[in-house]
Amino acid sequence: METYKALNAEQLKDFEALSEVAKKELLASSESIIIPKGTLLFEENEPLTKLYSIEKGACKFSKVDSSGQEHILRFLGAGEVMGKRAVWTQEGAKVSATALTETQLCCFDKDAILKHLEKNPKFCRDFLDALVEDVNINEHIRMIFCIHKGIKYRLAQLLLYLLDKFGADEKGKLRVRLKREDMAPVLGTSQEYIINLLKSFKNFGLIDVIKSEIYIQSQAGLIEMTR
Amino acid sequence: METYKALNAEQLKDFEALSEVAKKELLASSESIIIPKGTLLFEENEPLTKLYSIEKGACKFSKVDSSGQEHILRFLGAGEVMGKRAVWTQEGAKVSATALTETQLCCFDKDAILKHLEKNPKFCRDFLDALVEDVNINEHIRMIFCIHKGIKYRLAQLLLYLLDKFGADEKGKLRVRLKREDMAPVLGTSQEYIINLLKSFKNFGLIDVIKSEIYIQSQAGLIEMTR
DNA sequence: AAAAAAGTATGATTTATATCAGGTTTTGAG
DNA sequence: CTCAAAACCTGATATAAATCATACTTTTTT
Repeated sequence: METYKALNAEQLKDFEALSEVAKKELLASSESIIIPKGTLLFEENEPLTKLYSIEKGACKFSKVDSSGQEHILRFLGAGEVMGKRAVWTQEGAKVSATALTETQLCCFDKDAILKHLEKNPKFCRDFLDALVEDVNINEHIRMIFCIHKGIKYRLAQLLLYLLDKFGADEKGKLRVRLKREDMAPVLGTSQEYIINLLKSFKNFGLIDVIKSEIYIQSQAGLIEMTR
Repeated sequence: METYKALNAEQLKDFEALSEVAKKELLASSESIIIPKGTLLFEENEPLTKLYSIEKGACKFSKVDSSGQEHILRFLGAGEVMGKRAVWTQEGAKVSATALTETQLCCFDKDAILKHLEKNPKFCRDFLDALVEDVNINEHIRMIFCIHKGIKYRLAQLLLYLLDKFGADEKGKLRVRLKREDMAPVLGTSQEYIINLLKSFKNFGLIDVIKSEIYIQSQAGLIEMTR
């Protein structure tokens, strides 16, 4: 694991209102690391000693149910902070966090964060704001990957969500590449069915699939599918 | 709307760590109301001037998507507080709240709450705790009403959830009665299919249905269905 | 460069769920 | 108590999605 000092405070999107002084102080005690694609950053029930802010890359939050099925709860990108609940409650993490791509993280020491929370009401306010936002995001995700609509609809939502959140290159190729196996549990279906649907999306000219990379051809068409 | 003074501080389950003094002070400025079954307490985007704690009864949080479909996000019972986010952010509510049964609420003035949050770090801590819990609950609900398993499984989960959360009388009759029309959007299916499944549950001896009221006959059997 | 492994693709079959067009029971207002 | 409205139920048919067996492609390892 390569480590080096974080360079700026811009990454703390989740803590926007934090005073400059506090930001500098927190960052002074932080370190930046790069983890490769697929790394399990922390696991459900694991006690955390760090709070992680994503500087570059993409991660997912997931849980495994009693029957071993993986539930993907949300995706996270630059500026989003992982580990807030575990740091606040000092209990084990409630979710597992995994890197979807090579990811650069800024790591803050739990105790430094807790100290700041105690003596800095402004920081505490930011923390509350971030948690409110987490509730909002959870609800939003539930709406777009909802159980009311068919899987075609949810797949269109997923593609639009990935495009919006992580972007695409000039040819429309999604920046975050998910294995079909990783897309399936987001939508609550099987690999095979997703592949069948991707093919039909391709036939309709909505996307293109080249070497299993997905290229968005018609954002408008995908949006149309979500109505 | 009948109104009278709230009698005790026990109902503030969401704010357990609140000091006795603070509790008394808050309660002094509160009023208790009773709203009939079906009342829309507040609606998505509506600015709130109150924070509501459920003293008795049951409510639901829901959202309506662009196609008019209702998404039920969670159910709430005694001790749970509604309106936290709207009070904190001073923005419109993100969800609609509706009474499922006749419900007794303790209403706190938004400004009194905000004042307390500012000058009382302990209360602020409770508020944060309650929001952390909201994130946990959202995740839990997503797991049990998940898109991975069939509707039989989700219906069993719903019945167990209602039994656990709101209880049943000595004959096993669920205390909270949901219309089939209200159960459908929780599970992401149609009334008719729910009715068909309830019938098959009845045939298996898991439940009984008398005058459309549901009686839990075999909790163990229902649990078995969720595996 | 070849072999192995991991990931992707196909399409037929089976099962779960949605939908529809009715009919029956329950509830609540007058 | 009566009647209309609302809620509930039925079962057949149509559709969506799961599953399975198999084969191909790409990536990784040696």
